[in-house]
Order: sequence, then C-alpha cells, then structure tokens
Amino acid sequence: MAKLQNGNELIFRVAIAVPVYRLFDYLAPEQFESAHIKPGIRLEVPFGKAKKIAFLVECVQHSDVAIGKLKRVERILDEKPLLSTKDLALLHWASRYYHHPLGEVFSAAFPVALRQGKSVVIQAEKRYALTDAGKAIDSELLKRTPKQKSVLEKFQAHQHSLSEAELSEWNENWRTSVKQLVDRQLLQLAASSEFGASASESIIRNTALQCNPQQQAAITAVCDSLGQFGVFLLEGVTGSGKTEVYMQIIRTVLERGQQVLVLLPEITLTPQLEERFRQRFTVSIAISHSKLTDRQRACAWLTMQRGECSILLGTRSALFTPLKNPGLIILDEEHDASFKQQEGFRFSARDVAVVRGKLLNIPVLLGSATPALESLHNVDNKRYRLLHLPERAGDATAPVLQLLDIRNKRMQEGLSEALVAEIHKTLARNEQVLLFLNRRGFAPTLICHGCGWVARCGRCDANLVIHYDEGILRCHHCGQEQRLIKHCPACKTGELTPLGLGTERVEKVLAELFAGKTIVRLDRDSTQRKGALENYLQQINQGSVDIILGTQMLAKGHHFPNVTLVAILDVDSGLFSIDFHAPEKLAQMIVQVSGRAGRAEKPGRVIMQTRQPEHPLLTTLIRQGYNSFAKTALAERKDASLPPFSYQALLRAQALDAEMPKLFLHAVAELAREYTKGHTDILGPVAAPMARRAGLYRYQLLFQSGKRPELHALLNVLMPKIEKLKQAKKVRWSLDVDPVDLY
DNA sequence: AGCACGCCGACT
DNA sequence: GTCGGCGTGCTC
Repeated sequence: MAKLQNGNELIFRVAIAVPVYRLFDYLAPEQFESAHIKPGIRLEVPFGKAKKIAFLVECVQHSDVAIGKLKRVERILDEKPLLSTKDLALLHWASRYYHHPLGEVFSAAFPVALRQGKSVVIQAEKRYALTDAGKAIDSELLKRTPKQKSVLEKFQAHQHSLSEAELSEWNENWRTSVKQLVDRQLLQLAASSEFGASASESIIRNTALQCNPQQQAAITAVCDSLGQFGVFLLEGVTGSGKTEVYMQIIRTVLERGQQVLVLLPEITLTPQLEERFRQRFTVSIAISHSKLTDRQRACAWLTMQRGECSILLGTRSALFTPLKNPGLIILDEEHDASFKQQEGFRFSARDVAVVRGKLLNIPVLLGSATPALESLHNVDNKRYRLLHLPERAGDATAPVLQLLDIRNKRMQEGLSEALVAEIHKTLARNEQVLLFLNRRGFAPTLICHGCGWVARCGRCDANLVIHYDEGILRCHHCGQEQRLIKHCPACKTGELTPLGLGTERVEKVLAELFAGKTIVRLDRDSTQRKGALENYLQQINQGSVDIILGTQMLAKGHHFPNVTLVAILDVDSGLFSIDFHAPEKLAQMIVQVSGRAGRAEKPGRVIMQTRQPEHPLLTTLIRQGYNSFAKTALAERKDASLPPFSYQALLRAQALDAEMPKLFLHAVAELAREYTKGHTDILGPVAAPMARRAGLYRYQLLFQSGKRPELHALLNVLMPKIEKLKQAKKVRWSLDVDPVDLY
C-alpha cells in the first residue's frame, strides 16, 4: 500500500551516514508491510550513483523536495528496529547535543557488518570446554603430544569455556590440537550460549570476597537503586576493591534477569577484567573492542540485543550496544580521556552513558581512584551520588609520596644521584622498581652543537624524535620517518647531539648503572608486537624483572605487586601546559602511577623528581591528597569561569592553505556575533597549539558560555549557516562540544 | 564521504 | 588534438 488515501505517496525520511546536516526523503518501496515500518529499521536506498544503507527516522506525507526528484526505497532490511525507542531517542539526543549528523550517529551505534546492510543472522563463534574426562585427566598423560598437552593445560587453568577468539589470542595454531582433543573426548563444543542458566542454577561460580563496610555500603546503595535512574561515583584508590564492588552489584542485576554494560577506557584492560568476571560468573560474557573482527563485534552486539548474553565488556564504541533487559551501566576509570572520541562524532562515552541511564531508567556507576573534576562537581551539585572507598582492601597500605628536589643536583640522563641510590637500595632488598617517563624514543630533539640546527618535521610544527634502536628520526604527530643522520645538514661540520630524555635513553643508562639487573621497557614502541605486552607483564609478575621503565601505559590498570619504589622522572613537564585541563591530568597521572606500588604487604614509596618542590599542585597533592587538590583546582576553575563552571564548544579548521582556516573561522566568528547577544563568549580565532600538523594549517575558535542552553541555542542557529559558508568548502572543519584537549 | 563534472598541462 | 590533475558541488 504505497499510496495514501489522499492519493499522495508515503514519504520515508531517512538518515544516511554522510557528513551532511540533513535528512533525505524517499518514496515508500513498491511493496511493504506497514506493520514493519518503524523508526530505526535499516533500508537500502539509491544515493547518487551508489546504494547506501539508511535508517528510517519517520514517515511523512509531504516532502519539500519535488516529488519527481524523489527516488524510491529499494529494500527494507529489518522486520523490526534493532534499537529500542529509548535508544533511538538517545541517538537523536546525541546528534543534537554534539551537533553531529544523525546518519553518522546512527552509524556509530551499529557494528560495521550491520552498517553495511548484512543480515542479522550471524553465526556465533564457537566455544570449547572440557568434558568431564578432560577435567579429570592428568595432563602429564599427554606428554607425547605436547601441543595437545598445552591446550589441555590452558583449558584446565581456566574454569570456563574458551572462544575461538580467545584461543587465537593465546596461540594462532590451536585448531588441530583442539580437534584432536575433541576426538579424544577431552574437549567438547560448549553450549552456544551459557546464558539461560535456569533459576535453580547459580549465576556465580566462586564465592564473593569478604567486603569491608564501605564496600558493602556502596554495593547496597547501588543495589537499592536498581530499576531506577541514578548516577553513582565510586571513588576508590587502587587496591580498594572496586572490582569486587562491581561484581557483587552485577550479581544482583543478573539475579533480576537483567543485563550489564561495562565500559573500560582501553583494550589492554579488558583481558584482566574479563578473566575475573569469567572466574566469578557462569553467565556468558560478550567482549567488544576495536581489536576484534567485525564479525565478533557484530556477534557481541546481536547477542546483547537479543538478550542471549548478560554482560558486555567493551570500550567506548560499545556504549550504544542495545540491551534487551538493561539493568546497569558501569564505566570504569571514568576520568580517562579515552572515553572522549577525538574525531568524527566527538561524543563523551561517560556523558552519553549518563543520558542513556536516564532514558533507560537504570543506574549508572562511574568508578575511579581519581575522579574527573567535572564528576566531583556533579557530586557537589547533587547530580551524582558519591560512594567512597577510603581504605585499601586487605592489609595493603597506601604508598608514601615524596618530592625529590633536583635543583642544582648532578644528573645522569635524567636520574639524580639520590634516586639512583634509592634504586640500588630497593634492588638490594630484592624488590622491583618502576620508573615513569612519559616520552618514548631516545630523545625528543636532535640539535647541532655547531650551528644550532634542529631536526624538524617537514609537515608539523614539531621536532623529530630520535629512535636509536631503529636508526630513525620520527615525528610523533604525523608518523613521518627519516633515517637518522650523523652530520648536520645545515653547517656540514657541527656535531649532532641528542637533547632531552626519552625512555630509550633512560633504558640505556639504566643498563650501565645497574649492570646485571633485568630491565623492561614498556612503551608503544616496545610493545607493538602482538602479545609483547602480555609477555612482559608476565615476566614482571613472575619476579624475573628488576626495573620496569615506561610511559602512560604503566599508569593504567596493571598491577605490579612486587614494586615498592615508583619514580616519576620528570614531573615538571606537566606543570606548564597552556591547556587548563593539564593540572587535573597531571594529578591523575601521579596518583594512578603511584597506585602501581605497594600492593602486597610491602609498603610502597613514590619519588617525584622536580625543580618545583614548592609548586602548590605538587605540595597539595602530596600533603593533602587528590581530593584536596581537586577542591583547589575546582575553586580555580570557578574563579576563571572555566568548565565545569562554564560550557565550551571548540570549532576547529584545517587546510593546506595557511590562510583559509583563519579566514573561515573569522567568518564564523562574525556570524556568531550577530546572534550571541553577549551570552556566549567568542574567543579567537587563534592558531591551534600545534599550528601545523601533517601538512595542514590549523586554527580554532572557542565558544564559551555560563549557560549551556545559551551555548546550544547559538550553535543551533550557527551550524546550518556554517555549512553554507563559502569558506567552509575550502577547509576541513569540525565542532567539538565539551572539548577535553584543546589541540 | 563518494562521485561526477569541469577546466588547464604533458602525452600518443 | 586527448588523458587526467584534483577544485567544486551534489546527493532525496
């Protein structure tokens, strides 16, 4: 029934993943079942020369486009929408809030396979489990078939089934051995879904740990609020037992027959948590992050959508996964900047999670040892409820933080004599040392001792970083590389000298100073190889490593129980950034790195080398802790009318031409001034902190208002006009609502 | 984002 | 005389 009663054709208004702030109208397909026509269904439509997948937004009777120009929907792909009405409302909200085209927002919510129009019938990946015979057998009996023996041991070490993906992650060549073990009836194909454990069957596998009163209070607070919206900020230092709190709350949610979405900032953190969850819960757990194949992600998405799986563990992009029976959203390490998407649809997974929780009427649990200032502010204004875990669980004591004044001290490649002595003492006690330096490579600068020439990137406003191991100079911003040169290209005579410190360089001096000790360097360069990080972590935890040296990567999640001394080699570099977020990020980094030490019975110490021993950020943090720092920092933000006491949106523009981005933003600023009525400040345009990157010149324009509605009202009128601006066609531009870094 | 249309340089 | 460079504009 394509015709309406009045003789007009029914119009399908759809969203398509193109960077255009507009929906498209189509004629209804030749034939369709009107009962199936619900917002959110996927359609195949002709678009320009190509066919595209579109998402139905609404059906209307009239189109502003001449009827003759309308094309017809080619095919209806779904019998019913894959997203609930509430999740569709969430996407509409996100599109409006982030001023991003609805089609692209829809696209972000779907896994690639479904975005491309694939059918929802996707083969789930196989899982294998031990048979009773497999559980009972002594693996030594298989010593003549070592490959099968090791596979068997892998299964026996876990109490649960393993998926094809997990096996591949462990060892690429598992298939033959698994097949042989299946033939010997030691392994079997696990039930396609472990979910649906009948009520009589237990959801949990092993018993929960004993909780302290604060943990218990947190568990009770969230559990009492199940079935209604509320945001909880679970603040607990490393080792305070946040994960145990999560697991006990999850158990209650599962017992209610509901699902849980757990978001983490990084892929590297998923295996640990997955393992703990699998040890605890019998229900099936889906995983979703960018290192998985499209099929695996689509599979995780669909099993959650159908309610065949109870827990989803994923990164930022898993936020939009539909839940048949939503019960709870957990977002761990909520302060982490990785939750903010930094390109395209620039959403904050934390903020969208809160809105989703509100729409679904379920609680949202945010966890961190170092909550974002914004979240603490939301506690102050009663939007979030604080759940505090002040103590370290068990007997572990908190590490002692101290500043090491290195002014006028003799330094050897960034290491003061005092620090070297401390490292020696620690190693003598057979304990591990962890050194943190947030700069990879050998040295950040190559300078000519003769004429002052510096190796610069030809495409960015940045110096090339020396990577001695690879014999190259590399730009850390655009990735461009060139061979490491020996002679100055400018004066031809001068000697080229590395200036500054990177992890490679510190590693080299450590090898000299602590000859005979095992040193492991953990940074993006040393862990590029698949499985390299896991390998190193295993070595470290087995105690075969004495000194661990690394970047950022060390600050997140991994625990090093035998580390008793942590040193932050260069804390000062974080003190002088132009970005107002820098002190917050630095304080979080210090506390997070500190959390790596002193977990077991051995107390930990944290030494920070500084030339600013009186710096208020450092002294407040050390003497009074993160919360006092946060109070001070929030007070400063308030005085300066910075977020969270004001609201920002940053318009960025870049182009090959040096002038166009500035001209474009000037035109926008001029337009904006016509509409703002003084409620919103228009700051700039100014050159971006890195004015040129990957060959493109970059400018930015900041909008800031004390009232969010004012800011959004301005952006609402501005965006369509920006799109039509003639200068807009000569630059690449993007809007970033609530920017977290001003680069 | 794709993809075609369109007006200026080195090739059979 | 054409092939093709990527600037510009459109997609219901």
